[in-house]
Amino acid sequence: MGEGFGKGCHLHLIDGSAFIFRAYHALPPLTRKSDGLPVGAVAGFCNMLWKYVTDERGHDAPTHAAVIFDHSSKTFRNEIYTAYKANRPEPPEDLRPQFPLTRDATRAFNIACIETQGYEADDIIAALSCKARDAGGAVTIISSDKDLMQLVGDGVQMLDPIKGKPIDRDEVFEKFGVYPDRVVDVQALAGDPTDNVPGAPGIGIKTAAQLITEFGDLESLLARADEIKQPKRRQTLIDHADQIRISKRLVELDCNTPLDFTLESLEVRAPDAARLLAFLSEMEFRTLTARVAEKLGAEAPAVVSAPPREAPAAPDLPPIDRSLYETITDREALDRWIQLIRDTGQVAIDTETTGLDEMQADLVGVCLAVAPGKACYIPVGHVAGGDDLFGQSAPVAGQLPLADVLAALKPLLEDPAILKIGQNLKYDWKMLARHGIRMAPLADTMLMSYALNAGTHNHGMDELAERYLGHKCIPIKDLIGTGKAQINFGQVPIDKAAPYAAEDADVTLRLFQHFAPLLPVERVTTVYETTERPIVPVLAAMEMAGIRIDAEVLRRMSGAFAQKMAQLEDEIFALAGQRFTIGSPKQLGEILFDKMGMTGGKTGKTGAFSTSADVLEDLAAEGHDLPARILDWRQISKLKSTYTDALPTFVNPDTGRVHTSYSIAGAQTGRLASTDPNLQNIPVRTEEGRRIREAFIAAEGHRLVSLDYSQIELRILAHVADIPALKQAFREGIDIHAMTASQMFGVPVEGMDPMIRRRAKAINFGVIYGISSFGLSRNLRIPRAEAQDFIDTYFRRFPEIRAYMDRTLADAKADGSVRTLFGRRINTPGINQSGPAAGGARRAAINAPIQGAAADIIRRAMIRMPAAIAHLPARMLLQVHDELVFEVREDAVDDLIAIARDVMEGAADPAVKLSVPLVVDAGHGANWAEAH
DNA sequence: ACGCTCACG
DNA sequence: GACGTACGTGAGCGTA
Repeated sequence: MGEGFGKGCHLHLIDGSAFIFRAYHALPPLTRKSDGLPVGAVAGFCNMLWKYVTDERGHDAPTHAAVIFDHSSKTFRNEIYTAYKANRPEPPEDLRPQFPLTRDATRAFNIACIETQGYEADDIIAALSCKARDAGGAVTIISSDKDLMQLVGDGVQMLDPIKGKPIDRDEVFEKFGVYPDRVVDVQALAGDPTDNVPGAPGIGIKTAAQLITEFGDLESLLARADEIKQPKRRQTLIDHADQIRISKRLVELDCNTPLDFTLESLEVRAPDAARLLAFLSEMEFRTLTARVAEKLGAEAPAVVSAPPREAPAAPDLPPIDRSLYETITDREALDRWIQLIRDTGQVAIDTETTGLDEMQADLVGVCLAVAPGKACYIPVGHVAGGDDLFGQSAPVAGQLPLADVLAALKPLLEDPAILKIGQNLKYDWKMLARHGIRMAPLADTMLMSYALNAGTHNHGMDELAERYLGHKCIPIKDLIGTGKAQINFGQVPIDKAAPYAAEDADVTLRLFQHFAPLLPVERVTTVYETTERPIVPVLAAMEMAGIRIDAEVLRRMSGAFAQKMAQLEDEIFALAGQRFTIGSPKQLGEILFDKMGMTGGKTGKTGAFSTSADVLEDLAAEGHDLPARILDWRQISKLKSTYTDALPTFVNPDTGRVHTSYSIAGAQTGRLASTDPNLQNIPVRTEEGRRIREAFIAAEGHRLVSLDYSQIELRILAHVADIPALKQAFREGIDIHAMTASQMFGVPVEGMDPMIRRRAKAINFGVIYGISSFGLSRNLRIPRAEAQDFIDTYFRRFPEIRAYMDRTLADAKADGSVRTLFGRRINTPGINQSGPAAGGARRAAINAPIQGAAADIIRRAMIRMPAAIAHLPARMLLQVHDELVFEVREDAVDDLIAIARDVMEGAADPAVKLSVPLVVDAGHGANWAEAH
């Protein structure tokens, strides 16, 4: 102990984590105005610190002070007892990005800020208290946490920060029935459900205190447990002696926690006005900034949004060396790796499987990486090279059994203190979920790249490795081949598979280290944390649930379609005067335009005739029969090949349901995309197509419920472009297209001509897409000049839209990106091009913030949905951009609709306060057609 | 592998 | 004055 601390000194220890949670729950969910970053907890935290700093304490003022935080990683207690704090819920999504900011705040107040990896704040507080007390000083712990009460006495006191009331020995006795030196014994017996400390079953604080008082201390009690009179209680203590001792080690605070600083370094310092004000204004806390400025006699800086900061320099990494990877074939090595991961607190993981369909593929191996270059491969499902004559293949010797490996990894993969890093983790999450492992918490490099680079490039691992690590991964084709000769990964020899597989984990870890520091610099942390990362388990659950289809109905429809097509083919060949391949646009074009001499233009690039639907429709309108028949044939052909033929092949034999897969980082705008099969483009617009939806059915005793946002993109436009007429119409629930027509053409909404309304509707949609007279004229089949007149009128009536478009384009040109209301960034690399390509880039830039905000809103709803409906016999099955489909037990339909509607209509809150209401329509039925 | 066409929001 | 165009997706088919 140095001489700077001793008698007469007074150390204040502030429980930072308790401050954060109290601030978070006490305040409404505030966000920073410039970018929507949640800062409510930071604001409360700062107010509490300011109050603390300015409190008049007279002679009792501290000479030394520190704020102590929990470090978000596993602690030594998890080694004693893996389930310690395991039932702690994840912190709320809008709180997570605020943790680092509270550290910044503490430093800005010029108060020492302390956290140590592997230790809880309580241990650091204990060690500091012991040291200060032993040096002869006084200690005040500013917290009301009962776990700290064991420290009270001998010059250490606690202070409840809310009530401002001291907690002394007598208060502790009142709470625990014993004095501080026996509090640990009582806690060990009583356990603590919030921290998952087991204790002795059936024994609470009262009984525990009584036993400890009677026997003196815990060890005496356990040694003489047979003397306890009550038989049940006696047996409990004898049976659970070990569990009680473990509980004691969990609740006992460690006075010997290593401290990498001295007490002297905690000396109270006056706040540095400039630094503190800079922080508060960066957070955009106007009131507090002004208050602090007044008190410190400084000038308050203007509160403006933070300037972009410099990206941190990338550290030099050892190059990728595949010969360093380890192949794990024995238990000792596996245990060594598990320990290594526990020591590190995070691991990159990748699973290797026999196929791309994670609902059916089998596990072949697991790869792990803990540091760049330090990766391993655990083979579990490799089989002998070629199949034998009977198509059988034998497992390769020397692999650990799959069940053993998964049993060993499960506690690690489910440990809330260990971060699992992956590339497209949804795949691995589902793979492991099929073996009963629910991996959490997750970090996904694909999604980090998406938050940073959407619009710039795709986010597959090979591409990311090449761009950001300068490394070319082994192509999978080198191992499994292509085409007919392709084998599955399980048939690849282990010595060839291991370097490939381990490399994936190594690359993933390196990508994580590359992307993680960039998220705050590029100001996409909030998007990543609130709309990307948490959606992974939600989508995984939806995909695994799947949806039931009636394959028999679809097969019957296919048969009917086949008959109809045969009939149409006869008519088409008769009209054409020859047989040809109807599905070939080339042959069809030649027949229509060369042979039969119909008028139609050639298209650009290939110089081929266009035979698209609108061309054929024009020809049909001129009275030609053949194009009309072709259109009929095409429609039926499409329905048959893409839907009624294909969907039954996607029924999973194990579940009897169809499981789509959502790509999270596929679309540029934040939308999801559905593949294998695509369930986001099931027909609905035509009567015949809609019948396909009748084959999507609810399970026995259930209903399908569909909820969809009404006009969400137009509502977002009304809000972001700040168009009073539009906003008012939405608030009053007026038919928005009729209102537009009324404003444009000066006719009343009542008794509106449907044709006029249709035109207004087309213009409303056109605006969202980046309108052009050409596009509108084609859509409405009116002359281009007339379309241009409509557009001019529209912009005159709603001048705010033009202003919004100009603003958006200026931003895109200046930043190379646009942002949604929620901070999602969509890069617009083509925006400064010249020539024809520029038009497309401009329209995409105008559309992206609108489509993207709608995507953000439904993502937010989906992320909140599982918890909101957990108590109902209901599951979320599908997302179709502005629609969510649920499967609900019949008796819970009304409850589900009420709750899901609330979640969806409130999904923008609290990040964005929309100036228009969100409205959700709902329906239900035995099948999707009825529900819609 | 690529373009055309068409299903959806 | 002429380019070319409505925004965002995925799947099946024919053709190279």
